[in-house]
Amino acid sequence: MKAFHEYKNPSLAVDLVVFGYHNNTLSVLLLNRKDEPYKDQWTLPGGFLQMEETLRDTCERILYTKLGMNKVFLEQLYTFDEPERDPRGRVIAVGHYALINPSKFQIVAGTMANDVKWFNVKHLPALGFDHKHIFQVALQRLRSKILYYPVGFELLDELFTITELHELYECILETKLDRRNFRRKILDAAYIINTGTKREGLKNRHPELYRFNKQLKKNSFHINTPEDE
Amino acid sequence: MKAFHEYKNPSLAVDLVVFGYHNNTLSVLLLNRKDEPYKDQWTLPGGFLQMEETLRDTCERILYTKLGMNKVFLEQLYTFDEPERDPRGRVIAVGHYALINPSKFQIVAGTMANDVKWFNVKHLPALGFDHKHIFQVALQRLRSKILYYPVGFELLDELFTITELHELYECILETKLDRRNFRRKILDAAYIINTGTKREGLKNRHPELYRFNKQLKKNSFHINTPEDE
DNA sequence: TCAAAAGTGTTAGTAGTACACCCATGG
DNA sequence: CCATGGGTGTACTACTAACACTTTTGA
Repeated sequence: MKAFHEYKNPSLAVDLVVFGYHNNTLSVLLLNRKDEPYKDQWTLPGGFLQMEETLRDTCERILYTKLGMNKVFLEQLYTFDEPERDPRGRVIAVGHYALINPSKFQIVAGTMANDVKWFNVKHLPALGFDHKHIFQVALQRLRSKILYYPVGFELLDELFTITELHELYECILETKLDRRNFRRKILDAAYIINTGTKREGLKNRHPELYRFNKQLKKNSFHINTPEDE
Repeated sequence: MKAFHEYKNPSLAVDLVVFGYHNNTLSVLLLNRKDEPYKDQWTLPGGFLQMEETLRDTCERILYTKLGMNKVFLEQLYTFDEPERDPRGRVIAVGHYALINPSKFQIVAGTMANDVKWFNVKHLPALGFDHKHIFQVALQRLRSKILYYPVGFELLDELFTITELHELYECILETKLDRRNFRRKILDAAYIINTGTKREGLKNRHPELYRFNKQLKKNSFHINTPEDE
């Protein structure tokens, strides 16, 4: 056996799938790279771990310095280790996904990228590295997670209507959900709390505003999709 | 920004939670360490990634050389990155879990460990590093996975009775499941195939032997536990 | 013939699905 | 008063949960 310090180590990076929801569209944030490899191509934001950081620290640093975001929902996804995934050498990437409310942040390209843009998840450009794959794993995770865990609030404003929540679910799951059954299930689960206020200034009936119930017990609900059958 | 090669990298290791099922007991394989750190203490098997290996390769190498096992069910779990998790320095561990049938392998201590032993998951000794935590994540994953994915076959012989499968579920989930409802659900899902043969030589009625249906469509079943309520 | 485990159906309750009408608002 | 989306209830269906007797075998 080799001594501890004799092992060569791959580089360790994080890659981030940052989801945002806006105008009834689920989007993902991509960077246009300024440098090789994959210069001028779109990729997920990412970066190398520094020795004193946790993986979460690295993600938060990237979110903050490259994108100007902080205090967002962030979860580890999977570790991607294909030996050829990065042409510069052996890089192992711990994929994460974040859920953010785009209206809260002004995204900035920083010095690292030509451009930073939101892309509709249904119409992504070609991605560098294995980022298409990482994105697909993230989208799948988000879809399964939203069925049993109240994760949608991260994507909405603090106050929202049931219709807005309903549209978010339909958008993420790419399926129709019965409006009345959705409402009943969400309310029965005590998943959201009626604030007693209404959204004003719309041309139709003013819908009631709700907020997330942070005291929610885990596992108290499950949304079914038509594909469950 | 630093050039690519200037980043210092943590060491990268895998840790393995190897589950086995025998005598109506779910067990986990532990090594008694011969060297510091945690000399003479029990830990999960693990090892460092070598540059030409994938993480799965590393796991398979460890399973084969330390434990004499090959071709086992293996799945990535989570990446553990607490800066202080290893007293030798910064080591990031990609946790995996494996499901094996202990009757298929003769475990060997190899030269690395004082001892290798199966421990009932209900009565584990103190573990070195953060291995207790890794173990708990693995057990939880196994418990949720078995509810919707036919993973139990990895732990049983190729031919098994419904009662044996039922006992396996009760053991893993630590709950009672109605025998008749369990049988119906498993059979309705076409989860297993009756071989037409029976287990002979028992003192009571000879139960029918089944085998796993490898053509099983995903998502065709879901086991409920009492705690779902 | 007894003890022990295997095999089998039915009923009641719960949860899910499908579906239509009235209400509030702004123009 | 009209068009638009918000709010509400009920009947049907499907699944789940609870439960007991008969069969096979070895001793």
